[in-house]
Amino acid sequence: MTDTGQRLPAQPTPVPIERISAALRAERHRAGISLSELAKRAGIGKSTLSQLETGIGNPSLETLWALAGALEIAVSRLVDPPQPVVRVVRAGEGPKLTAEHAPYQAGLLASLPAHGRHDLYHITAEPGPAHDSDPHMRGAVEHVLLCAGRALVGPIEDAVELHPGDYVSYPADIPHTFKALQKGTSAVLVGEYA
Amino acid sequence: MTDTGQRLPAQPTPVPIERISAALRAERHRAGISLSELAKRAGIGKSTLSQLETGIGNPSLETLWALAGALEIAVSRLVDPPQPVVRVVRAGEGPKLTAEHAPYQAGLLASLPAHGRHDLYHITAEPGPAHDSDPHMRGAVEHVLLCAGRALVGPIEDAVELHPGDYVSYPADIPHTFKALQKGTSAVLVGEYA
DNA sequence: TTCCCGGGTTCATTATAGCGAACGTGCGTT
DNA sequence: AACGCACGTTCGCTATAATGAACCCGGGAA
Repeated sequence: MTDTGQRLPAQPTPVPIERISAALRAERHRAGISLSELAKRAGIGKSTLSQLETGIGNPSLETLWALAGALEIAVSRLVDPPQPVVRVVRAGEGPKLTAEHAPYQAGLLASLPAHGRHDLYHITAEPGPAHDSDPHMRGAVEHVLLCAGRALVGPIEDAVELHPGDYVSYPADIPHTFKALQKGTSAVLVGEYA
Repeated sequence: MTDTGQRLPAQPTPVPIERISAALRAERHRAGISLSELAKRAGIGKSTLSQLETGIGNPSLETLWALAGALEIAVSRLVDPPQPVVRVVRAGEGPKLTAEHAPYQAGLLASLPAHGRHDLYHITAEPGPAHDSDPHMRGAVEHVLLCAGRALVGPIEDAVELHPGDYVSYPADIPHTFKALQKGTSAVLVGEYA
């Protein structure tokens, strides 16, 4: 149980086309448009798209570019692997990098995918009504590391209680919450958006 | 429009090949290998690579995949756009998003570029010798938010003293340091690597 | 000087991605 | 029923991506 996200990809996927195929179908259905429609918007032949979605062929960069553009997503979303799920690393757990000559310890919590926006927030909250967020865009993931206090964080149905130093990541494209349980609660939030 | 808010810059680059061309050259030089060598490792003709690097052609997915693999980087590093100063936001400063019905406050510290790897670390350190880091790859930027304690953080020549809640970002492609000034110092570090 | 080797580019050939047209299928309409 | 139509697949044809070999260039070594 290392980190999420892909490490340097030696050869994790033998057949790149299969990813494209899956990603393409998924994204098209998400956009709610027909194969023909997408092909038209992207300015490519629908036969081409049909083959790509059935997993045969070897699309060119321009084709990928056109499709990503028409789907209004980044190209990397088509070629890079997906990731989500709620993951907790308790304070003190997880892989560590310890310095030799200094009392310094770094724990790798996550390796964020090389696409999409990443916003870095500092949260301060006090006990009281929870702060619920509506779903963000599809594929959004949030990472929270609690600095002080105590809080209930995560998908509403599946929130986790964090203590100082605890870390959680969860899909943010479903309703989620941040509820402080102690005075002076503060946290760092990294939002990873499509 | 499909999802809430999501705005993807249509196509800042009309010619995708140009990005590949630049990225390819840059990554190859970074790896310190010759064109012929890279072609051999990737299992593609060196003529192909030559043309791609000079900005002509329209590489297929398999070609890109092979090249990314040989360079030991993610494909998105080749297709997504490039870009990257010490900046401090003191605790309580900076833009705020306050919730209406909850004692919750989120301060946006940074909006990370949509490319490159982003690693999220939790740092714990004790007073003593500083933890100096050698330069990372060109364009690397690190963001640090201090959770507890006190620390001196940033480029060695230009480090900043942080108190709990303070934030700093700085180029990490030059020597930099993290020196705890109090017991129980902890921080969150987001590394942004080209 | 000459020779040789590794760097990169250019050339002619082949494999195939991408294309429009034609085709089968299912659903709604008259 | 017959028709229209939109979705998706299959079928030649053409453009071109990818290839190895041939080629040029500069730096050592002899």
